[in-house]
Amino acid sequence: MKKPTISDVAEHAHVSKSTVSQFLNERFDYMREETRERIEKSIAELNYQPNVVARSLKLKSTATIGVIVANILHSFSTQVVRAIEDKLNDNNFSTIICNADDDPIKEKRYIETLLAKQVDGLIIFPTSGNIAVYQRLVDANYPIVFVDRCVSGLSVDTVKLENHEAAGLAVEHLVMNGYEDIAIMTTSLDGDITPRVERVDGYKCALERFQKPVQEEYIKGKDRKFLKQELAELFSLPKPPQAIISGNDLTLMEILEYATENGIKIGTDIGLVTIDEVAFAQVYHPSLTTVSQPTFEMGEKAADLLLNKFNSEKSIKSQIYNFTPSLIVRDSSKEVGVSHE
Amino acid sequence: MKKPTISDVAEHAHVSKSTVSQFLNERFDYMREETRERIEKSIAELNYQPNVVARSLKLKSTATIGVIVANILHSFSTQVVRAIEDKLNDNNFSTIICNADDDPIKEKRYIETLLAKQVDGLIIFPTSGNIAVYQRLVDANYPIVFVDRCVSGLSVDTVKLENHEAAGLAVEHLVMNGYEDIAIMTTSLDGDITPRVERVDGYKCALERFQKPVQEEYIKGKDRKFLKQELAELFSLPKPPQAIISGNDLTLMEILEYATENGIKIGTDIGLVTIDEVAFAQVYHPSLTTVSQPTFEMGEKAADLLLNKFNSEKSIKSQIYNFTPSLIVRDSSKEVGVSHE
DNA sequence: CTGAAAGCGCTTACAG
DNA sequence: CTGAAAGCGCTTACAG
Repeated sequence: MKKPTISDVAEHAHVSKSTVSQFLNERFDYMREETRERIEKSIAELNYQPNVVARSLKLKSTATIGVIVANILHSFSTQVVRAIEDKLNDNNFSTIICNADDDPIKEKRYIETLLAKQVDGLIIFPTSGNIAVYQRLVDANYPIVFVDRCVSGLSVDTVKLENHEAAGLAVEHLVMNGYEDIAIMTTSLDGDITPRVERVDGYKCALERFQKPVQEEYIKGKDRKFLKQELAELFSLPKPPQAIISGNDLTLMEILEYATENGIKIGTDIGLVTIDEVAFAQVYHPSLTTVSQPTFEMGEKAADLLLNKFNSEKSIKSQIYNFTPSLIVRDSSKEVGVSHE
Repeated sequence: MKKPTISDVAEHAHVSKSTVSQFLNERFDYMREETRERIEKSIAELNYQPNVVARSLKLKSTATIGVIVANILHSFSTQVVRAIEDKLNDNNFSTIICNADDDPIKEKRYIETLLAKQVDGLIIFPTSGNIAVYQRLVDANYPIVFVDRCVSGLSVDTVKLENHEAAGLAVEHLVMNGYEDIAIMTTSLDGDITPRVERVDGYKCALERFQKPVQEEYIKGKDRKFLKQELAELFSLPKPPQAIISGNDLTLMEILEYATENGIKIGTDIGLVTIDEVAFAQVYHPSLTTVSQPTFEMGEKAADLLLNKFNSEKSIKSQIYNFTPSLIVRDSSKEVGVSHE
């Protein structure tokens, strides 16, 4: 029960392989109606399916692209990946998914495997540990798009949030609602991860804009496992913050857990705005004010940028595409002094 | 700047392609130390990377497998996919991800594309609309594993939750805590989707086990967009339920939204147990009692089953692997009559 | 210990 | 309008 090949079809239809190939590629210009029908019938009878691997080898194009995320379990990544897969599938590309876990060694290995498999392009949520590898791809004019994070000094199209503004929106909203002392908490600031750095930066700028002092003890950026401890420090400060900005969905979970464990009432005892929309924001008590990212548009844009590189001959100058965050006001950041419920 | 091929390496090292190939495949048995070093050096100098597509064509194996989920946005799917990707990557396989959206036409197209791309195997969260396609794969002895859902009459290894028991655990727990009238709500029961059908079935059996009547008006299975209306019906029954079992994470969101909008207090006004662990279960007020699935073990098992098919010659008889759910007791299902907070 | 040759299943420029 | 031939970049059985 061997799979039929193009030769089998050719033999069965009494034509040459070339002619079958013409048929498969819909080049009917010079094909006699009768030949065409015969081939069509043979394909159906033999239940022939072309072998894309052979085709790829000849055409040097696999219609497959690789996506390397840090971890697909983050809802931001899940959503972006879903949007990418949709867009690529619409254009008859397949998507290979890889989780690099912010580990440059793992990321490098994935890149090499994907290149060896001749994927036509790469969409990467980059770690900052493989600049040399990225540079090689850029130099070779290999199609590549970054998402979520930039890598400085590298000319690569990048799709990301306007993080500066995201933090600014949160600060502005809290200030307008009467909060004075505002803290911010993100996951570790060590790796120089763009969104974290930019969000803290945007937080500082916004405070300055409102002529409020930037207090270093209000800025917390540590690995997830240390966040509870950081929160304890925050709340035992001589002057604890009146509000806190959560840098992403992971910090949010830590903050909510800490609050629950310590009987701190969100929205009442402390104001809260979190960056990244979460599924339960609306049904939480109190409902959570969030700054959301247009994840689907971002994924779609990343896929589009890559697809364009396949079509257009010349490489256009690379750009950073900053997407606009939007503030969704709910109850966790109600005006100070206003009674709740 | 063309990519170097095995011929370039051969020429550069003054050996034949065969010898380079031996080197690449680490068959050093008969290779002179000196030859080996020369090849090694040439590869490094030319920065040669083997072309896996060519290799795949010859070896008839791509080291790539396809995963077709309904929708990766469901956290169950995200987690299973993550586990699958990890396991496959450990075994040097790549994972192509596809979202079929419960659409048999889309699913069929994905299967065909993946087969044309010569993936070595398939892991599918099956719709029930492509039995003929599955049957063809089974007949051809093509490696395939189902996840989450079974397809009756088909001999395919399947990894799923013991749904019957999951619903049973929820019922038992509620009954033990004094709840009398227990409803269950899932998404649409039309498509004959295994987990939904089995959960409702398990619910019924458990009620009978406790000698409680099964009341059809307490069983709700509709498309997500109709759930609010179904909830309204439930709560306007002459005798509304005292507790509700949520069939999955989507129904949970609808229930929580409905409760919030209508001032119904979860855990106080109505007991709640939800199947599928959700990230915020612990920090919700009240915290949510859940029945959780061992998602990562399930994904790993699915990958393992597939990998085994590649290694073992003979096809072992196919099996259904039922995974055990676990009840995580929290506050949304506290004993009736016991005061809360 | 190494090389020449055939072949995996396609596509395409060219000839007729 | 169709076919023979070369080639994509590998692997492997076989010969020496």
